[in-house]
Amino acid sequence: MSSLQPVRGTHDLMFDDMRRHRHIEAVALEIAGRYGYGEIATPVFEFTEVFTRTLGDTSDIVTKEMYTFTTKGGESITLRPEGTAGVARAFITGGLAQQTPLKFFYRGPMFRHERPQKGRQRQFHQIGAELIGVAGPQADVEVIALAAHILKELKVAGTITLQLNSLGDVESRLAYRDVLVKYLSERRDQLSEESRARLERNPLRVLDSKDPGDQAAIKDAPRFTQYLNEASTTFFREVQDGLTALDIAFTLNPSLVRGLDYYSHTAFEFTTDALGAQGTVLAGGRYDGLIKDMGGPQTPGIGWAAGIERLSMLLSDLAPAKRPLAVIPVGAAEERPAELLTAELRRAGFSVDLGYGGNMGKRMKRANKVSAIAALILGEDEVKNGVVTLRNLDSGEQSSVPRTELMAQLKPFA
RNA sequence: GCGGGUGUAGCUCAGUUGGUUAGAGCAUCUGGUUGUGGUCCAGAGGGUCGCGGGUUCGAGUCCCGUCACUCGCCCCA
Repeated sequence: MSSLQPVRGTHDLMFDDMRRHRHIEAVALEIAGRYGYGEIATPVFEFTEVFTRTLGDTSDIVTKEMYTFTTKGGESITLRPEGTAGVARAFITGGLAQQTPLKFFYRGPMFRHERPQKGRQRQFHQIGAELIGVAGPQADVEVIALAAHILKELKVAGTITLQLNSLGDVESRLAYRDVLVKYLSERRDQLSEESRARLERNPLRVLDSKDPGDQAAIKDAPRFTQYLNEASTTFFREVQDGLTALDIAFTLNPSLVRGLDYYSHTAFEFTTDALGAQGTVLAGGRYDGLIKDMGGPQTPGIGWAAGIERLSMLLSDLAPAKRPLAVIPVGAAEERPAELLTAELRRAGFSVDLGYGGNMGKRMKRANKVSAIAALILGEDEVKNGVVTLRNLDSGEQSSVPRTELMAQLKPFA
């Protein structure tokens, strides 16, 4: 392996890839703005504790996927594997508890040491939204509506469905946890090794397993919905009613258990059938305990994150970039006048390509290659007569335009 | 972390039961056209066959290892 290869699971983004990323970010940011979100950028690395305390000691991300290193000063630092922990930390650091509700939108790279696949990289990019300080279900509805709105505006391909579940409040979850552990323990020998480990540490995750043995064991397990207390049930009902009122379709999925430990109540996931195994395009949920767990004041929150690379794969082709004008000097004597004309046109707002040498034929070829919409040819005669030859590169029509009329004549190409 | 597939020119790929100088299309460059591109014609350059080792008189082809990509498991965005 050459050391000039990019690190496994990382990619260079250029030109068209970047345009797609920017488009997704721009659309998301604009829509989020309509919902009152302001942008936040937290550092790409934090003290390791920020993640271990919030994501939970049992989550896969913490136990096997973090890029953690020790600095020269002996501090343990981790490249952020997700965005919520950093935003919550910033919320506490900034003493923002007095200013709730607050709405944060973020975008940027995340890092997870996973085995790369289609739609799964070690450095990838997310957009995300967090609404902090609203305990009621209308927050859940609005946050999900924002997500749905962005996906709709991006016109992503394939069938996207919204899966919805409730993880209940702490009381409900503890009650259910006891019942579930008891049930699963009785069928311990049917469970996969992975699930047996989870039984001790995070039993709800067993419900998420696709292992056939686990599936069979889970089949008649007590349903969480039966153990939701009244408050949790009402909350979940109101979320569903709110979504229905907004005409946002969803599917209830009792086995939807988020991988991160900080979630409670609403959990949701927008999935597609168009990306193979990596079907989750946007996911999130409510995290009422997170900020307090981190050492801040008790503050409810809800949010989501979406993978830009995955969205990008679902995006149809972007509108082509703005086509430039090509300025073409015929001989050495016209180089300087061509540079001046180019500068003038750029100041006037045009995108202009000025070739870098070669005879006229070569420069015309280059104009074609950069898909220029028109060529402005400047030769000895043109300079002498104060005109430029304007050639429409699509139609081949060509005319001599006095410099004084040039800007007006170029209007159709702007 | 586990299992399967793939790796030949810048790109997409072909390469017979192992056998001489490894091919095509596209792209690039040059010329036809020293003030006119996109079409066309002619020609040229470009490959340690992912990397390392092994078997063999001989390896792109077979074997082992390794790296990367890819599909699935897992996990998730």
